[in-house]
Amino acid sequence: MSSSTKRELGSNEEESELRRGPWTLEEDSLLIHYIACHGEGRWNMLAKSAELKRTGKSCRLRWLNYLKPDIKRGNLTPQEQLLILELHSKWGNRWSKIARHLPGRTDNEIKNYWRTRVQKQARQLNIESGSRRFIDAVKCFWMPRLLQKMEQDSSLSSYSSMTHMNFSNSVEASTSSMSTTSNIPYLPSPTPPQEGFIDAANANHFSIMSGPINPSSDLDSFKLSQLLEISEQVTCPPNVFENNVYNNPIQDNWYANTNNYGMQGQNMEPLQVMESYDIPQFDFQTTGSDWILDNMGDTLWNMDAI
DNA sequence: AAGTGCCTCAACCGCATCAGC
DNA sequence: GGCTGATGCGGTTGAGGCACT
Repeated sequence: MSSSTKRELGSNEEESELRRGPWTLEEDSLLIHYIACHGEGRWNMLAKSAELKRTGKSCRLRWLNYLKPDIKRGNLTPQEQLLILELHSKWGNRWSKIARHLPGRTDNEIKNYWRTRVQKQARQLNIESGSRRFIDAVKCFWMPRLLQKMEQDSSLSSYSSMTHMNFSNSVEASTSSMSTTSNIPYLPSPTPPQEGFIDAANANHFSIMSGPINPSSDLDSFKLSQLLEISEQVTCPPNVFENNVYNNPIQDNWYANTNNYGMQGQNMEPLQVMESYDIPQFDFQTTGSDWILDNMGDTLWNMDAI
């Protein structure tokens, strides 16, 4: 045991009194009440003063991850998921740093999301999460589909016309500088594409948030235009969209296997052929988007399932 | 209904850093 | 400079819930 751990635990006598495991309602209310009266910080002292048989660290964690009033509960929105993907591609496993850009979300929550959802997808694709190939897949497939879902949601809900106009404008602005003509696969859409709908061009051309979102803003009404306009660009490598996969029999094999990629933990054989490639040669032009629509539309990249 | 396996997420652990003495 | 306490961070664990058989 490290010296710091010994310090944290204190004497055996104290250690034996310490509670572990799930917090009870009584403990929660004690902590809430104490912080309401005295404020947060000085966690070890707080734990003693509030007569909580918990370590200061445990109190701090409980407060920051669960009890704090501005904690948002519930599933991550597509906007939040997109932000996480973008920020993680930028910063890696800097969970607390990423969390600072998602008001009301905790580093623990984001870390859990990444491990249980994103890394699971990587495993199912037989891609090492964090690898170049995985990052490319995230940027070129996952993000576009999140953007698409965001737009679908916004068009289905009573999104303000002003917000939608901003989004349309930003799409025009962002697409004007693009050269690719690839077709990003659409999710099966209940409604036909409309003006400003995510298209191939802007799916292939992302922006990354460069600064924190205004904490006072509500991410649920987060403007899509902000996401598309701000900061540095992430552009998919040309070969991701432009190579003709059908020239390659090994890739044929890989695509033939994509039917195995279920969204929810379906078992699948490891795809040995993929290991010979640094980056999957995704193709949208020559084969259309049929394969990805067939294989991912209702499975892997269906954000509803995420 | 019971058993089993999988998934999620709250909580814990170990370590690093910083400030005060 | 070394010690100690407080805090923060990222990785890991395991209880509980859920789906499936």
